[in-house]
Amino acid sequence: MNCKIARVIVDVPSRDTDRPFDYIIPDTMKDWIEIGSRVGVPFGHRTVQGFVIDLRPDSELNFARMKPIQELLDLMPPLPLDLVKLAEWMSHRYACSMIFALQAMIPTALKGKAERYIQLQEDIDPTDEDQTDEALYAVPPLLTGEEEQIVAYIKANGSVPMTMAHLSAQFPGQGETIKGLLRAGVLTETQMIKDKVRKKTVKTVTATVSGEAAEAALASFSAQARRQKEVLEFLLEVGVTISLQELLTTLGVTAGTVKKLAEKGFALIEDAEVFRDPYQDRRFKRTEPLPRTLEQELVYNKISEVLDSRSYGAFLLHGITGSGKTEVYMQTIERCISLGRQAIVLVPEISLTPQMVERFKGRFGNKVAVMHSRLSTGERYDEWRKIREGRVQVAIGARSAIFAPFSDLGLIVMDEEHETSYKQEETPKYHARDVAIRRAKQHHAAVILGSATPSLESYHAARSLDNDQYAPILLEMNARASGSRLPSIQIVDMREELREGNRSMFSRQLHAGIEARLERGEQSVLFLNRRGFSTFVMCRTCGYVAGCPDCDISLTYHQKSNNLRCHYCGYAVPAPSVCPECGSEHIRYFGTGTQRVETELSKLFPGIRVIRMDVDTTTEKGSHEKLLQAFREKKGDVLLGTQMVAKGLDFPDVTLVGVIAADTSLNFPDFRSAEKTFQLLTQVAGRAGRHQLPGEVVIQTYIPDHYSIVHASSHDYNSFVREELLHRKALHYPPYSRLILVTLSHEKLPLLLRMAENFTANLRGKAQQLGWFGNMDRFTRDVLDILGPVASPIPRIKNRYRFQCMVKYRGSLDAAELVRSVAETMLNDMRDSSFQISIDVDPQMLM
DNA sequence: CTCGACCGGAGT
DNA sequence: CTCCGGTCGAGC
Repeated sequence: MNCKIARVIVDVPSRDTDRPFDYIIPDTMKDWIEIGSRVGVPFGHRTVQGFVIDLRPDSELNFARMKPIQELLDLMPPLPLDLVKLAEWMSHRYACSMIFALQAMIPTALKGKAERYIQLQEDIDPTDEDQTDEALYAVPPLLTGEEEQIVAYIKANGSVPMTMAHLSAQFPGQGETIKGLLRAGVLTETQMIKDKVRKKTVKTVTATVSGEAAEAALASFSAQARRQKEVLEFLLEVGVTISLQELLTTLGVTAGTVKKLAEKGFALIEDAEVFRDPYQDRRFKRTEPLPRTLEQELVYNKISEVLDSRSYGAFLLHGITGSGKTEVYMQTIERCISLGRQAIVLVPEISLTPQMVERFKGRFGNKVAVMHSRLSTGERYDEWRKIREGRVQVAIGARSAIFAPFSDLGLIVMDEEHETSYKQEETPKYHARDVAIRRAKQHHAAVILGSATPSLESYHAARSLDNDQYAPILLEMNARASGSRLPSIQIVDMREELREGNRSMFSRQLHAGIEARLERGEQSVLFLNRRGFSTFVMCRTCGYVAGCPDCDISLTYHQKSNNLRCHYCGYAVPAPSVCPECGSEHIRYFGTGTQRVETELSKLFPGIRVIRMDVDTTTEKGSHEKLLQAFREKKGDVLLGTQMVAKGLDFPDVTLVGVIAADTSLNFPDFRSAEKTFQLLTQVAGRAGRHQLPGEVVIQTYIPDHYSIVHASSHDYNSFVREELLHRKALHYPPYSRLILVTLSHEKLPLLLRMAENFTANLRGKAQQLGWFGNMDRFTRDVLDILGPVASPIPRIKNRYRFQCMVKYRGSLDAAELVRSVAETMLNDMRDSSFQISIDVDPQMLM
C-alpha cells in the first residue's frame, strides 16, 4: 500500500485534541515512518510531539489543510504495533485520552518537548520554495540600538544553533524586542523536539591498520613518539575496539597521545552508545534451578502445556508463603525463553528489593532488564531500550513493566497479584492485572497470577461457573517448600489486657515474646498497621488540629525538615512550637506511631537495638536497603515498621512477629477492608520462622472475633473467602459487580452541588434509555445502578470541592463508555472549563 | 495545552 | 477610539 498519510495522536492533553490528526509523510521519511513512530509535527503555531497510530493512502483525503511531518524522532518506533492497539483498548476501557495511554507505555525520557531555535532571516536558504519574492527582496527594516545588538550577537554566534532560552537569558527583559524582530521577519524561529535525556556515549578506539600496513606504521614512529607506538601495539594486540578510558588507564597514557595517533590515521576514535547499567558493579551469584517439589511439578507442567502450545492461558497460583512460587516463576520463564519468547515479571514496587532482583539476575544474568522507580530517567530509558532492541528476554519491574516492548511475549508473571499498587491512581487509571490479561491474549501468551492471598476478584473468576474462556485456572500449592511449619498465631484481646490492668501498648504475650527472643539472641519483627493513621499535630489544650488551608485534611508532621506538609497538594509550614489558635505550649505531635513504639520499647527493654523503618527513616535513596541489611547482619534485635516490613522479606533468625494493632485497617470505610486486613496479617505472619527455627506470631486486636482475624490466625484462606464472598454478594460489591467511581470537582461548592446532581440525573436518564438502569437485586444479568452524589471522603483538595457518585453494574454492558459520553456531553455544554470530572474504572481506593 | 481572535468594559 | 483582560475555539 502506498501510504503517504500518517494519523498522529498529538501530545496535547485536551478533550478536543483526543483524536488523530493527519499529516503528510515527506518522501525522505517514507521508509521509516511506521505505526508506533514518534514524530515532531507542526500543530497550530508550534511544534509538538506525537505518535503515529495509523497509516493511510493519500487518495482518501484532501491535502489542502494537511501539513507534513516535521521530524522523525527515533530510528526504531518506540511502540510496537501491539502496544498501539493496547493503548486503544486502554483509552476505551479506562475512559482516558489516547495520549495518556500511549505516554504510559514509554519511558519519560521520550517525552520530548519543543525547543525553540532562533536564526537570522538571511541564513535561510533562498532557494526554499516557501519563500515569497516579497520576503526575499523586502527592504530590511531600520533597527533600533537594542535590536542591532541582538542581531549582532546572533551573527557572531552564527555557527551554533541558538535556542530561544539562551537568547532571552543573554538579553534579559527584552522579550518584546525579540518578538518584534520575529514579527518584522528579521529573525525567524524553528522548533525541534528535544528529548529529556540523550543516549549515553563513550569514546572508543580501534586500530585502522593491520598486517603489513601495521608493520609499516609501527616502523614509521620517531623515537619521540614512543608512547604512540605503544598504544598502537596494544591496539593491534587486543585487535578489537576498546574504550578510550580503559586504554588510558591500562597504558597510563594521555588522551593527547591517542588523538595524535588518530590524526596520523592509524586509529579511529568514535562515540559508541552505552547502556547505563544500574547493576553493573554488582556481581550476581549464578543459581541453578532447584529440583521441583511434587506440587511445583504439577503446577509447572500445567503452565508448560500452555507455553508449549503458544496459546493464551491464565493461571491463578494460590501458594502459601514459602511454598516456592518464585522458583515456579523462574522455571516457567526459563521454559518460555527456551521457546524463543520473552517474559515479563511484575512485582509490587515495594517488594522490588535487591533480594528479589538478585534472585532473577542470579538465574538469568544479563538476560534481565530491571525497571523500578529508584532508577534515574536515563537508567530507566536504557533498561527499556535493552528490551526494545531485543537484548534481553526478561523484564522485571513494577506496574508499568507490563508495557515492556517485547516482540514475542510468551509469559507474564504477576507476583502478589492482590496488591493494590497494581492499580495506577493517576490517569490512565489502569489495573496492571487487566492489562496483563489483555496483552497475553494479544500475544497468545500465558499469565500467572501468584499470591498467598489472591484478590477476591481473581479467586472468584477462577472458581466461577461462568464459562469464561479467559478466566484463570486455579492452581494450589499448600506445602512449604523447605518443609518448615507455618508459624503458630496467637490472637490477643487488648480489651482483656486493659481489664487486667495492662495499659501498655504491648500485651503480656508480646512482651514475654520479645523478652524471650532477646535472651535467645533471635530476632523479632514488629508491625504497625498504620493505614488510616497519620502523623497529625494536635493542641491538647484547645483541640486544634493543624490542617491544610486548601484541602480538607490534616497536615502530616515530617521530622527531617521539621515542618508540616499536606499529602495532597504539597503545602508546607514550619512546625509550630505553640498552638497557633490558643498559644498553648501543649501542642503535641501524634508522631509516627513507630516512634512511639520505639520509645516504649527502649523503656521496657533497656539496651534493645531497634531498627525503625518508616517514611522518616527511608526517604534517602538506598536507606531502605541499608536498614534491612543491618537487620540481616543482626545489628538489631527488633525490626519495627509499617507496610514495608510486611513484604517478601526473608530473615532466617526472625522467630517472632508482632502486630501491634490489627484493627486499624479493619475500621477503614472501604468494602475491601476485611480483605486487606486478612492479606496483611497473612503476609506479616509469613515473615516468621521461614527457616529451621519455629516461628510465632502475636496479633493484638480489639476485635478478636472478626472473621478476617480469626481465619488469618488459622491460615485459612478458603474459609475467609467463603465468608467474605457472602458479604460481597449480599451488598452487590465486587466481584459480584463492577464499580466506576466518578469524582466531580470545582472551586465553588453550590455550583458543584448543582452539577453533581445534574450529572447523576443525566447518567440515570441515559442508563434508563438503554434499559440498563435498575436495582442490583433484580434477577437480570445486565443491570446498572447509580449511587450518590455524595461529598467525597476528602471533600476538598487543592481548594477544589469534590463530590462523587458510584456506578455499580454487572453483566456485559459498556458502563465506562456510558459514563464517558455523559461526562463529555456535560463538559461540552459547559462554559466553565474549571469544572472537572474524573472517572476511575474499577477503583481500588474509594476516596 | 496554548495561542491568536474576538468581545466588552474602562480609560484617554 | 484605544488598551487591556477575559473567553472562545482551533489545532491536521
